[in-house]
Amino acid sequence: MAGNSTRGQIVEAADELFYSHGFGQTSFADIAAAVQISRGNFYYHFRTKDEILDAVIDKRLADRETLLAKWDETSDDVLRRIECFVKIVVVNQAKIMAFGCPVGTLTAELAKLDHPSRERANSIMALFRDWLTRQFEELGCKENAAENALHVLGWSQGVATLAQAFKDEAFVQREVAQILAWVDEAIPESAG
Amino acid sequence: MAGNSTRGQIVEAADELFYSHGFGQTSFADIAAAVQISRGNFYYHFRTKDEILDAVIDKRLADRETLLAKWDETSDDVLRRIECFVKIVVVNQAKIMAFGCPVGTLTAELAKLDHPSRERANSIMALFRDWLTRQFEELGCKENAAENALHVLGWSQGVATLAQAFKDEAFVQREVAQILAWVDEAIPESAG
DNA sequence: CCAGAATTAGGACGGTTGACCTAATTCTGA
DNA sequence: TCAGAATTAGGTCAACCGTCCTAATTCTGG
Repeated sequence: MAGNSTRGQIVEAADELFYSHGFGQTSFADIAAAVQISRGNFYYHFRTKDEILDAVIDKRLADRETLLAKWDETSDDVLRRIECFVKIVVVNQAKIMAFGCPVGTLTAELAKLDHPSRERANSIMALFRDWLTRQFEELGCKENAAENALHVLGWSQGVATLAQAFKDEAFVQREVAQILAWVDEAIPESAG
Repeated sequence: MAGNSTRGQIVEAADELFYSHGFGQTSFADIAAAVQISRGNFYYHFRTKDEILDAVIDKRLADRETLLAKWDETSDDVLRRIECFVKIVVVNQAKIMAFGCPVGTLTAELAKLDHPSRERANSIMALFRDWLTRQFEELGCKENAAENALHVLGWSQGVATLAQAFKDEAFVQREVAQILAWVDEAIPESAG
């Protein structure tokens, strides 16, 4: 499962190709060529394209879980943790401007394909939603923690979509600042 | 160019198929089958897949221009016009929950394909942006009309993305109400 | 050292794709 | 009416797709 194993390399290459070119437009040959292995070797590790997709989704889920867990560990300030999330769109600005959000675009593509793994892909989005919900709960939001989480998540998705369409760095900076300001205002009075 | 001509029927079917299944996953045969014509007839009207895409983009551009022009004509209340735009996501809720926003998802897909018509697809998004900018200017926003336009457009895109992922009607209703409330607050004091 | 498992290489398959062609049919205007 | 243009039908093509197979090679434990 490590990144230097053949299987790991395949999943890593597939992950990037699915992101940069889309799942449907990435062929077995594309991935095999990226890893520089034969198609037969490829077939030994993954018998169908759907199996690769599932492995990629697993990797993306694990990667995001690791990232969120790291934030949970390294910072006991809730606002700072939420800030880390919101700023993903700035940290990964170049890639997002080129290919959009990896989670949002995969979700959209699999929906159009009516793909069996559609729900599994959505669970990455749900991972963010649930993590954000926990942050807002910790922030003191009682009933509307889930609503706030969806708000921030949706807002971020919108920023990513327009970032890709218009490549407007100032827009991204502005919106991120606005989201953070909104989060500040979302702190209940009882907290603070 | 009319909808009942063969060419018009092809473009209409392609428009819907590109939306519901994606451009890359829609084949010549799919479109021909939807219109119930032979592949040869199809080839007479469109020699390449890219030609169909361009025609679909033209149709979408024209459709949106017509829609925006209708709003401009039928209502001289700027707030009401912006409301019409924001509520697209409610009016088309069912389709958006199934396939996302037609404009946003096409933009995202063509970016991944690095398709020549990518910029033309983006111009549909730009059409919305520019129209919204004009509305905010008319609302009295001097310098930040363009920023407000991008804000509302991006917000709507985010709502569409999450609507597709989570199929949460209440979320859509909530966000639309929030956007409208935000627009109200965006009115400069000199106006009102 | 060697047997057997794990891994890799690369050919082959049926099906589909976008693209192209020719022939038949229908429409249109002089 | 009829010649020519416009349109439709359907076959064909090479290339590529995902999938599957067998044979060669490398790794591993006893």
